[in-house]
Amino acid sequence: MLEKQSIKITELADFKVGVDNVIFSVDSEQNRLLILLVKRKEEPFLNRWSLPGTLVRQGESLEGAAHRILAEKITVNNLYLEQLYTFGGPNRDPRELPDSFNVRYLSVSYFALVRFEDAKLLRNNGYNTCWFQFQELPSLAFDHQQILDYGYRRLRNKLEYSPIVFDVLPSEFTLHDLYQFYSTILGDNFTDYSNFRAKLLKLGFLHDTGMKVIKNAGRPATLYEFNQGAFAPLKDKPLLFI
Amino acid sequence: MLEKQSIKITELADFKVGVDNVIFSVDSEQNRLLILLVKRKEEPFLNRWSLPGTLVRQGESLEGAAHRILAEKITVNNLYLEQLYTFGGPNRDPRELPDSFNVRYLSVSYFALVRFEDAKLLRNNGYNTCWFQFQELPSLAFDHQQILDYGYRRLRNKLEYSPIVFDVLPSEFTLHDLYQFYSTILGDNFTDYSNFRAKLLKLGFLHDTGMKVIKNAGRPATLYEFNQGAFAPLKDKPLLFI
DNA sequence: ACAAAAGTGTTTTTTATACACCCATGC
DNA sequence: GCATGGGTGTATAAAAAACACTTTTGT
Repeated sequence: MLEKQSIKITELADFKVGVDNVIFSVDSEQNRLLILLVKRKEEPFLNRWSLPGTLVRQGESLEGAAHRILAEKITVNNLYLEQLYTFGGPNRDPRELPDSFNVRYLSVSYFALVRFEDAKLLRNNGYNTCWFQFQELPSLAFDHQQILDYGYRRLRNKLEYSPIVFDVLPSEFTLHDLYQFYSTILGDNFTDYSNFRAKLLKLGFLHDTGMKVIKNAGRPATLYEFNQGAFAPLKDKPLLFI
Repeated sequence: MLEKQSIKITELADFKVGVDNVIFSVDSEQNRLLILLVKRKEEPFLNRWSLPGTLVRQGESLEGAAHRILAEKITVNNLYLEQLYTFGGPNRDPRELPDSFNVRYLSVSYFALVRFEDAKLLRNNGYNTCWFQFQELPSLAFDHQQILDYGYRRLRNKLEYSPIVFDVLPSEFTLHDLYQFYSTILGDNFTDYSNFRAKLLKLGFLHDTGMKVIKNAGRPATLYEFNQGAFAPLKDKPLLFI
């Protein structure tokens, strides 16, 4: 950012900055990993499904814009949000080409994980918004499939070495809830319940609330909660959850 | 990026996009981790040291801009370059405020690792450019310290699970060269040479060239080369180098 | 012969993986 | 008492960590 003087201002590109969100959620009832998509209502890619996105407004931060789209599409309460990657080659967006006074569109992508039970679709906003199962996605607009792939990789990694699950699970949960969450996202070829359990309990940040919960049949399950304090000292350790 | 119609264009922020590079290098002679900084020649932060940066020009990709700055400051031959993070809150850059017609400055940061022997400083470009030892950095302009911290974390992580060393080491190297490179960046509390050696050789992508190299004294060291082909199948495995 | 640099081997501890088994509840 | 879901333990294999030792060179 030093060449302000030495370069004629007209040689610099002018940008509009968009934010595109890869929004994941886990439906624990049905054991499905879900992605939120919206159907485009204009060209280009009219009627194609795309990641929820918006252009950044004056005075608005990037993360602010990311949060705004979320709040337009779903009720947001418990979530994890983090920046993914910035896609910004020239000509990645067809709108750049003819009529647009050389304005370029840059996309800063964000990745979100939201609690499914709290994330009700808001259908009154004029958009066709829908949860899609990760395994059954339609073809997406722009380079959104690429962004989504990137987001999925990040989701898996984060899950393995960060406690983001606890931002999205209810504050009390059983170890089976936790296990199911992980296996929904990571698929099979994942450690078995017994070893998962042993590992997590040994880490020492799950606090036994003493409460039990009962399903239709079977032995009552212990409810645990995430102990932020006990986790803090481990924060920067290269710790694996799975 | 959907609200183009429903929002008056004037409400959208206009951006100039800057690229700031965290450029690392390892001086193997002196066992030092180095960062490339440039001294600012204008306000704000006149005379403060800062990360090498530039504004993105028309028709130029982000990575293209990142590469351009590198090539302005040093001779670039062997390097690893990847995007770091995009910093873009309003008011992070003091230039946004008074005279600038509401133009915002967004910074897309890149992280580079370059081969020290090939990265000669170009002093004829009017900038005061200098390698600083990572442990002895001056106070930096803008939010560049934050970007640098972020870059260092990425460097350590990349080193542990990606073969980026081999982009920067000579094509033939001894295992001690490799070990020294790692310990310069990761510091002490790092595995000992014997275990490092055993682990890397077992991975099977280091090819013994049969050549030996001799220092002033001591037993001649075997020269190895990185075997891209043997590494390929391991690419997506969660493999640890250290 | 000995210092310096490179390379090898062994032991111990810790984690990972794969199972087999026991416990508490409702019907 | 048995099906269902929850929880515990053990045996084996593999990786990580610590450290002692040998080999090959120059002087």
